[in-house]
Amino acid sequence: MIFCVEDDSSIRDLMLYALSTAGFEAKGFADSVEFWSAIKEEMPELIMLDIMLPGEDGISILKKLRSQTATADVPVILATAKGTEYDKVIGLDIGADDYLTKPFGMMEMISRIKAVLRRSLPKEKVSTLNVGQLKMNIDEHTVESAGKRVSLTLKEYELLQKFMENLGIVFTREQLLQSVWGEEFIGETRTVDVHIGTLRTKLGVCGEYIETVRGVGYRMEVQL
Amino acid sequence: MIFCVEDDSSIRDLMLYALSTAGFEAKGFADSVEFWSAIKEEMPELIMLDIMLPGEDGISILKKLRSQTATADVPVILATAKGTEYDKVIGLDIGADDYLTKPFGMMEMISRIKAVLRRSLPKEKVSTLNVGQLKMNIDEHTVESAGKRVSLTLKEYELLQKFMENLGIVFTREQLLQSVWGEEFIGETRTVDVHIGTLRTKLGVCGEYIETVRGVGYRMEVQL
DNA sequence: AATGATTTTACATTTATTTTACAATGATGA
DNA sequence: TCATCATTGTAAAATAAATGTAAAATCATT
Repeated sequence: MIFCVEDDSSIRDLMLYALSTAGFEAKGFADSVEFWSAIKEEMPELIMLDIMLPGEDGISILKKLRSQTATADVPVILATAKGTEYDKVIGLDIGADDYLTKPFGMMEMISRIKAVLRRSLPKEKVSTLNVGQLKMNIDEHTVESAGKRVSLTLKEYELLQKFMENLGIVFTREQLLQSVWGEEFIGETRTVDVHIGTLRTKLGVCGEYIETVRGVGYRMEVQL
Repeated sequence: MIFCVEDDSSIRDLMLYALSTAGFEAKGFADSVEFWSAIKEEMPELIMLDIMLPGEDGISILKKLRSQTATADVPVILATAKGTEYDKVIGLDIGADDYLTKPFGMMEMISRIKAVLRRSLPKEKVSTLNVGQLKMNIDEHTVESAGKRVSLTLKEYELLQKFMENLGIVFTREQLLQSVWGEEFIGETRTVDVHIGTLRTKLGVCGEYIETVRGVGYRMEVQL
């Protein structure tokens, strides 16, 4: 996801269009207010930031981004109509990853974005599982369903992890009890069914990935 | 050490002068032959590469650099008189770290070099951590929560630092004991919980950043 | 010994998990 | 097709487990 902060709506739309054509997801914002409220919801992979903005300007936004550990490493490309060298110096010294002078071509923008992403990619070594719209981050112990954070209990989480790591494989209730709960689980219970139920509910649309295999058990499958 | 490959001797001298003024060591080369023989002797920290050169051109040099493991990671900034967008696209896609269009100012060049070096250098230890309303100054060993100084004991401080340096990551009690208390901690204790408790109290509103992940451990999360 | 930090203990509180009971669904065969 | 039976879904109750925390005990430093 790429965020474009640009007050001129025609330029913004052009950027968003070019980005989507290049296969990126992108969202546009006209000012810092919109931007800050959006970044609370979702952390972008890269930010295209116009320096000249109504209200808080791009330099100020960039400084704030860099001072917070949560956003300190998000790549930022600055854009401005003013082509003075001084602006460039300021921008780059402040911690921008690149700089574009308006008017710039969309091809060049895409290339620079790709270049910046390529540079910052290596540090992305988080252990994460992706299945369709489902995303599980092991380090953070978090789960996202269709872009929205879902809060799961331990058993639900472990059950889901088992399924995501073994896509398409059917597990009997006994196997699930054994691998998630541990060897010594005794007696015949409906425990698994109940947890599958709550999981499906909590995952919303992604809940449908968990299929019931009548007479056998459960399986996770993506229907494209 | 910075290498400048540029056939125009007046520009080259200007660059070398500017670099030395900025505190960099730099060497200049007029063509690829000089350059290749020099790089056998010494690996530069960064290469300023003109695209238009007599003999082998900059694009070709860059491709070779990137194909050799020894030089694949050396940062390269391309420079060219031709300001066409196509050139930029080629250059950045080929793996240049940045791009300068002639004529460029020396200030800007220095800034870009610094920016590229900053990116390629291993992360420097920061002296201050910022997470939402929380501020930790490592040098001063002080913590501010919502603008107010908070006095923490050693364990509380170390615990907090661990969380602030690893935003979003869940740590088990065992991991925390190990990293904050040291390897040889034995037995089952509630020590961590108690310290988390006092931390939360002392941090006030920022205490809410520390989340309990039931059945697993604790995590720090920003709700900006 | 006094002080403050740290750990342990014990219990209250909160939350997760399991069980239960019954409803809903799907398969089977007359 | 329809009755029958096995299987699964799920709300709610019962139980179990994890966490919060005050206070006491221990430890370290001066």
